[in-house]
Amino acid sequence: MKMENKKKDFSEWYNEIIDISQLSDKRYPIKGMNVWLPYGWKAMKNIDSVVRENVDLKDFQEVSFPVLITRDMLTVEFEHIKGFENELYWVTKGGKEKLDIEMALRPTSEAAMYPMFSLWVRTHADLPLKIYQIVNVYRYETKHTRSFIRIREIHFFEAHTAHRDHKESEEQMAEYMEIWKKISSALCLPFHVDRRPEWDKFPGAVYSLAFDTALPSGRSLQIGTIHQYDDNFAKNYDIKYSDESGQAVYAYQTTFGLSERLLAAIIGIHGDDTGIVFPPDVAPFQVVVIPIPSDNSEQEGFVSSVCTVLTDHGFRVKLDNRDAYTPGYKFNDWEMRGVPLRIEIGGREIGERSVTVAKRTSRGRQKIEFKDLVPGISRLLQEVKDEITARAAKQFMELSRRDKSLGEMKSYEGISLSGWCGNRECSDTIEKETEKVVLGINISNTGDAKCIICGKPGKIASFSRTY
RNA sequence: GGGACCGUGGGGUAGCUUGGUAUCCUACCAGCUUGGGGUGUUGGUAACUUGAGUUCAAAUCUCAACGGUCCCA
Repeated sequence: MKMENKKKDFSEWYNEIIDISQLSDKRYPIKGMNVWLPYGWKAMKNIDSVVRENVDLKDFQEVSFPVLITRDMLTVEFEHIKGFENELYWVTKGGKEKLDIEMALRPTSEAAMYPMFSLWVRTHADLPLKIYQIVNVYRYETKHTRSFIRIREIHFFEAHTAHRDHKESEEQMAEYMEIWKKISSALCLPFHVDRRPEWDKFPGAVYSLAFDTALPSGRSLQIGTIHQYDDNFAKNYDIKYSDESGQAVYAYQTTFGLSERLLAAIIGIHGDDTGIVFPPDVAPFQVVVIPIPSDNSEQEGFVSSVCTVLTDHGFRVKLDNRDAYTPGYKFNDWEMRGVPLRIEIGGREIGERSVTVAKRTSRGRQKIEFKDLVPGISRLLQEVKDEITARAAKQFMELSRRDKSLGEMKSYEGISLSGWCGNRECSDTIEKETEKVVLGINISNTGDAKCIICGKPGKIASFSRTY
């Protein structure tokens, strides 16, 4: 299967690569709910591991809350609830009995967690409270769905914190940025930080910062968000603690959210005309070993010792000893599925006690002596990581530029960085003229700039078509 | 929220206008062959989204539901 013209028809390329590389099966008969196949699930679990490692290092504790939220928990008169009411799935019956108290599938877990926070937080010594969970959340999407990008059952990472005051919750926001830099660097993903406009921030938040990247189509993809709640939720869910002087004070809160959009970004950004390219840190298999058939009786033993040495040193290794396929077929198959390194072992290698290695990122092969196997493979994985990071950064540069007029914005398929005063009328005009929506003030490109519509003083903001 | 197009073996498709035996590629199964960049070959399994309507007869025409793709707000 040829992966031609990735950029030209990104949408088609994206759907096809997910199908043939067996990441996900979208034939499940419910719109927006797909089956995670073994290969895709391995990738997602590896992404989750990267996320876990990085939040665990900052003393977050993993928890798991129930999926159902009662109507009572949701009838709090609060903008947060209104923000989600149109996309809730409801459980209204138990067996044949109609339920007295209907329950919703969580669209996010504030309404599930914060009544418990109210019980858990008693005194200042209980703070900060830092927890997270990786669970499925449900949103009844009416727009057309797209694998890993817009779905109805979302694989969701959500961190929730509670602090003493605004200063501490701001420090938490800074810590999120630190964590996110580590995660995005492991995934080799470039991004802008955009401060969402008032009307597009997370319902209930004081402000929302989003991590926006760009897919080859030129449309932006939000791949992570952090939110400052201050005491908005605490007031509605009664989360109070006694401070040092015995006063009851509302807690200040923040959240951090990620999803399988991270996988979507990896596929879209690192992929090429040959297929997927997985960052070594999250690749389901980092190395695939392909034996080249030979009559040498020592082959099986040598292949197996190569695999054992690598596996024992923590590499994720796949031995492809399928008999029915030729080596050439396997080369193409694993390149399409994005394995960073391929090892070939045939008669020549057995004689030399070496292996032939090919990187997914370049043509050509090199030899590694068996005794140098572990440092050699480590080095090459690092090279692949560096190369896709650089390539992604370069692409991202090409997919965002400084635009100083509507005409420039209109003619450019990518993220326009343009002056904006912050008023909705001006961004609405831009949207009408260019089909690009405002993602928010661009925190990654600070600086003053006059609004390209009204000419008033403003900041550089990001505008793009979005997923 | 509004609109357009589409639904045929596991995947991709021809057939539909003009109603009558469903085409090809790929994948899959069995064998032989082959193997350092998608081997070749022989045989085989396998499909008209669902429901209602029109008709002697529906993949084909009509309506609806469900699903998919795209465009516009």
